[in-house]
Amino acid sequence: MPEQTKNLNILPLSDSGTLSDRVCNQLKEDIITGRLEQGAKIKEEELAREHGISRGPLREAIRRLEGMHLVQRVPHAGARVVTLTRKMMSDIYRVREALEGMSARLAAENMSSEDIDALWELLESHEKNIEETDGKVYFQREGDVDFHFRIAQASGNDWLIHHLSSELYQLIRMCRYRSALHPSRPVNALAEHRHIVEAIAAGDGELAELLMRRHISGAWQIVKDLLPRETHD
Amino acid sequence: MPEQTKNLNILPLSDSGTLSDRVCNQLKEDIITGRLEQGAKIKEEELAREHGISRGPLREAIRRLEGMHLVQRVPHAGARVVTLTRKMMSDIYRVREALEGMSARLAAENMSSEDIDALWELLESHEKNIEETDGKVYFQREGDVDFHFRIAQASGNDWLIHHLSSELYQLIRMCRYRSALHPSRPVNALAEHRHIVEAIAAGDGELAELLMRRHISGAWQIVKDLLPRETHD
DNA sequence: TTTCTGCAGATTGTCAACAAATTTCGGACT
DNA sequence: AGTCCGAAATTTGTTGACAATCTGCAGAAA
Repeated sequence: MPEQTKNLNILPLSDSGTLSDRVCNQLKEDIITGRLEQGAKIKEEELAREHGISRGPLREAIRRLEGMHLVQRVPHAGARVVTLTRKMMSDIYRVREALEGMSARLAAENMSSEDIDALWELLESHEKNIEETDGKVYFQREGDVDFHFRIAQASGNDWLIHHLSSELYQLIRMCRYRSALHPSRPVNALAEHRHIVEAIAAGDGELAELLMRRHISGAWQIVKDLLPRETHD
Repeated sequence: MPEQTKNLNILPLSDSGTLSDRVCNQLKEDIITGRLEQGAKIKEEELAREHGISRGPLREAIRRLEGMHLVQRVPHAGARVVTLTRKMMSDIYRVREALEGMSARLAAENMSSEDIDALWELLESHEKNIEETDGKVYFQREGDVDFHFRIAQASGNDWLIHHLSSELYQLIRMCRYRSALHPSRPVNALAEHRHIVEAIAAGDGELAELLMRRHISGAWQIVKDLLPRETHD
């Protein structure tokens, strides 16, 4: 039954499952939110003691974080938190443009009217959120991820869903926590979101794809100038 | 001292590196080639003894294979080799179509004439291979992966390269080892590859993308009918 | 001073034993 | 006969100790 109006599916079930799973989710959030900074060396023994577990489960957690591209590992030399370069984020946004364009097109073809209504509600809550918090756009940031996440889910393509939500979005969230957001961006984004939902509601996959690609392309144009300059590379 | 452990980060390094890395690669090939069959339960102790290692490194290897979608894991219940469903392969081919279309377009924009010459040579060797082996198209199969791999590399987009070569291609190889290939397919595929390279050589990204998408879409039309029927889903 | 060497410390990789959970299987009960 | 319950057996999760490898630094040689 359509009780699928569960809010964030990104929530990390923090007290069940194995120690490895728990710590993996904990570390993921620590990395994304910046509690562990970019390029920081990951010392197994120290982290294990900090989280009250042994090195075994911690190493397994690190192997999974490596698969999510949140840490980079070198044999016998240890793991470091990934450093987001401009080139990396550029590559990611290009791929995201292609995948989310596809996602929007499929959503327009598959989405039920109930799901579309839920999308409208989400956008309204975003609008309220923007008006209330004004400058404090933290919730809006996560809300943006939530919007894109729902459209990905509506595509019905499990592979697409996985790559967007489990890999791309994590790095994009990480990027956002490190770059100041342009004050007017949330308002523009909200308007673009509305147009995308209109296209989806009209069942116009082609237009939905076009608008989504333009939306993401525009987002990158904003984000890239806010990224800290790099000395080289 | 001859520092020979310096620059071998490109090689498959089957006897160096950590035990975990070695066994991970070994298991990856075992799964793809079918030596470990779909849905087979992975018993840690048994596999560890078989490979002459302890359970610790083996578990880390399994965590990485899980990230590659080659095994599926359930907490406290163990891991199984992934079972390729028709839905899963359909989803994968759709995503592949989008990503490789993008890949071909970027390749047309970036590829140097030397790289293009190398591509022509590859296609010639494929043609010889088809003529010589006739029915035995195994090499051509891997050669096909090689062709697509080179174009992905030519895109210059590291994220695209990684997702295609480290994730999608592995599952496609696995799928091919389990479905008989239509005898006339390699010849058609070769012709399509030629047209794609022509478009790339002409610097026509738009055409290259179109041809690549059509090539992959057509491949799926062939593959889907050769996949074993499923009782449900 | 600069560079190389080798020892000491720290860190990662591996192992075998122990604890917790699941699955299996036999027997009692309806 | 069929179903439910529970103990035994199997398998996974976790731990701490041990071995291999890398890093940093001090000291000697050029």
